[in-house]
Amino acid sequence: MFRFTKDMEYALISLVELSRLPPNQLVSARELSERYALPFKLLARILRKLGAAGVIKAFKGPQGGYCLVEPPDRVKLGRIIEAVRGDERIADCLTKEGSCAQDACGCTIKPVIELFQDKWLNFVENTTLDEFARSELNPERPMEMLG
Amino acid sequence: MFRFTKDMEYALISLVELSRLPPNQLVSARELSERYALPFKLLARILRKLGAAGVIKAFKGPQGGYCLVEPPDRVKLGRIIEAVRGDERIADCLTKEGSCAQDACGCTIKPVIELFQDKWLNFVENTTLDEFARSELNPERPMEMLG
DNA sequence: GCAAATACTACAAAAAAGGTAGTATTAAAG
DNA sequence: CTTTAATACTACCTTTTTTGTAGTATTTGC
Repeated sequence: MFRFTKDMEYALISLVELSRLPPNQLVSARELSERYALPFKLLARILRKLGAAGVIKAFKGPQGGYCLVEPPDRVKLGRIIEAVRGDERIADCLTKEGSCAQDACGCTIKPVIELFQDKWLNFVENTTLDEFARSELNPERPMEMLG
Repeated sequence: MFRFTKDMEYALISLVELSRLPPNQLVSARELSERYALPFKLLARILRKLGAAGVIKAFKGPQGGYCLVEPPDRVKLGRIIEAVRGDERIADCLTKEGSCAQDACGCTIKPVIELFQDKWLNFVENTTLDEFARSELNPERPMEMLG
């Protein structure tokens, strides 16, 4: 029902790392994957999604990598979810805005679902990346061990 | 990430129906399944779980069926979720109370997950069945059409 | 030109969700 | 006491979602 998925976990780990980056510095997918023991290809795909959504900026080539586009307090949780998971709805019958798609909605418990939807939207729209960035992460390998 | 599952939908439909039942009346799984076009066997399994958890009471035999044990305002959403889905956690590393199981928790973003867990617990512990019971349901077949 | 990075696509394995079938048990009603 | 309508329980199957892997293309700094 409410499960913290791996792709969101990997996205948040990455974004928290990027949040702490000094200005004009980058982190590569390889670094992130090694520091936190995350599957490289999968991580790369997630970062690509965040890039396509304009949450992070990507630079190719040697010395390339990723950085945030906006400061962490401007990045809403909802945008991260939408980037990583698509415009996820808590139920199929809902539009993106949170109301039932048809007039005579097929879903039996429309009002119940809308109550959930309200609470959920309120949460994701009022939580920003900086709230997560305050947390201490728990890297698999400390900085010093990497290249 | 946050998906309204069928089993929770079916459970809530059933519980809202039971909430509206006059005292000393019962509703059977068959009636619910026909009125809302829900798969009978699946619904029956869900009702059994709610029964085992003490949320509803079951009566066997002809004229049997189900009724609530407590008034709707005493039934927390969290209890329904636990009954239907098991003691669901938003992440595997969490205990039921919401803290990481090990001292040196394996999960990389423990504090991030704990922030989610707090918000989620606050929601499910402060939402009760009567909030849902106020909603109009949308039966597939009106009362009159049933035997 | 080489090496290091991201971009993209296709596929596969594992886990979760959703659903079906069949049998056992209970109890009201005739 | 038999029938019948209800719940209790178990096993299995199908579909969808999630998670992960492989391989190739493209870009870019040196």
